[in-house]
Amino acid sequence: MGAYKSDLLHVLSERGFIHQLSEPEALDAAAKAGTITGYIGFDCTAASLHVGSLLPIMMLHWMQQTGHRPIALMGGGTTRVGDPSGKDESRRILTEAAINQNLAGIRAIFSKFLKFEGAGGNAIMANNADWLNKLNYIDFLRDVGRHFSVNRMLSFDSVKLRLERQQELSFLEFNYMVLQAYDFVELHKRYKCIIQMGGSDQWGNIVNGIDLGRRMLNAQLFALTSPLITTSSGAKMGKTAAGAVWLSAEMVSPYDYWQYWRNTEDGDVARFLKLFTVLPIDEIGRLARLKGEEINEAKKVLATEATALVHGRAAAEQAAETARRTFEEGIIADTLPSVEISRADLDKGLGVLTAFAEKARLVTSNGEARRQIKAGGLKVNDVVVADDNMMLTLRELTADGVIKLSLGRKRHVLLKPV
RNA sequence: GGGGGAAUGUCCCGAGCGGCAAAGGGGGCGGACUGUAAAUCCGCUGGCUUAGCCUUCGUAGGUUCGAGUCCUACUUCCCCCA
Repeated sequence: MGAYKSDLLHVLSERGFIHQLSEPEALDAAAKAGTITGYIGFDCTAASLHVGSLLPIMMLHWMQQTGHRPIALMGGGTTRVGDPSGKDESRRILTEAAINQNLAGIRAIFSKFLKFEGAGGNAIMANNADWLNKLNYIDFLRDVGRHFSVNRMLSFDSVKLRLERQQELSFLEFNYMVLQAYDFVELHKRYKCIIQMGGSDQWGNIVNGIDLGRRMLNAQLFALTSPLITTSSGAKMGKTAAGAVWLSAEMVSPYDYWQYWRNTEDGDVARFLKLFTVLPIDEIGRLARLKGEEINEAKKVLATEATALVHGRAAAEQAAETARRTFEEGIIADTLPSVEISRADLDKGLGVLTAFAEKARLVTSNGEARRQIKAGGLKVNDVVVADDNMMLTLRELTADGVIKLSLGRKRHVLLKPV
């Protein structure tokens, strides 16, 4: 490790992106010699991407930063099939309309990390529906299918695990790896793409593509996988109680996104700074040496830098400032997430249960609100709510004309009368 | 095709002699302690207009004062035989 001559592998390696790599020397030499093209495939099963997809996005980002050409491949075609890797059960098949809608949302995210053609960069966004949807079954079997050995396909983990557990694996899903392999070949033909990256669970799929490329085109292709990122306590990234941490501001506010990173466990800070920010390595080294209480400074940097990448520098700094005022000075920052309510409701008196459950959505039901009150977890303007029947009225408005509702010590929402 | 088993709280795993809003975990949320961390300890973890009411144990019927539990049919999955 560390002996790579190309910027690309040097950077990816020192920042912790590399798990497995096929033929490192040959790839290193190619990346050193000139501009290479690489891709990563993304599902379009949801309307946005969440933190779990951040790692591959960052790999494409670094690829471009080190002078190469990244391709973000949208799985418009393969999403209609569903990858069986790591799944116990067949996935729900999405309609084509739903997939296209999801695609639009995902495009917007990518433009924050990559400079595309036409926007001053060389990055490409491709969609495998462009070629997969047009395939002719017989031609495909004869040109591509003949290169695949079923004996070998059965030996891949994604297939083997299903068979061993006697779980259904449909023929449709069985074909997923063939299609993904074909994608790689198609991207090589179209864009001279020679490297496919992905999570460590994608190794088998990628290697299939390499084999197919050799057989069909006599091309030398490469695989690079990233480690599966879990937190120090073993949880998968990107899921919180409230649901996935999405990368779009409509689904998760920049403030909440900042908070997600701010609450990183101590043991993850250095690793996350390398993976999820673009700070220089020596700066990260300095932050990583902070110990005890001081590590909070590193967490703030992590939060702000990671948020800036997705939501922009201004939004990130505002989130940091909101957090500073809320947590360190205990002031009510008017930039906290807020919900508008009607002044007339407040005039009549608004029940606390309704305020927390229906308006602020800090809890999911009146019942949960009651339980939290019993446990001392709800606060109005920083005063613990003791009574289920408490009414919020105009008198609860602070000097700033808002009412601050809190769940626990960390989650706050402002009610703004209109 | 024949025989045997299984499906439980809408996050998951799982106990449940006819009186059950249903044991126990994990996860999650809240509280205490801290550094907006981890670990630890405590509480909570179906809904509502909460002395009560309503809805939940694969689906649909039936027996019973009363069914997650018994009976019948169906669906899905697993095991054994062919």
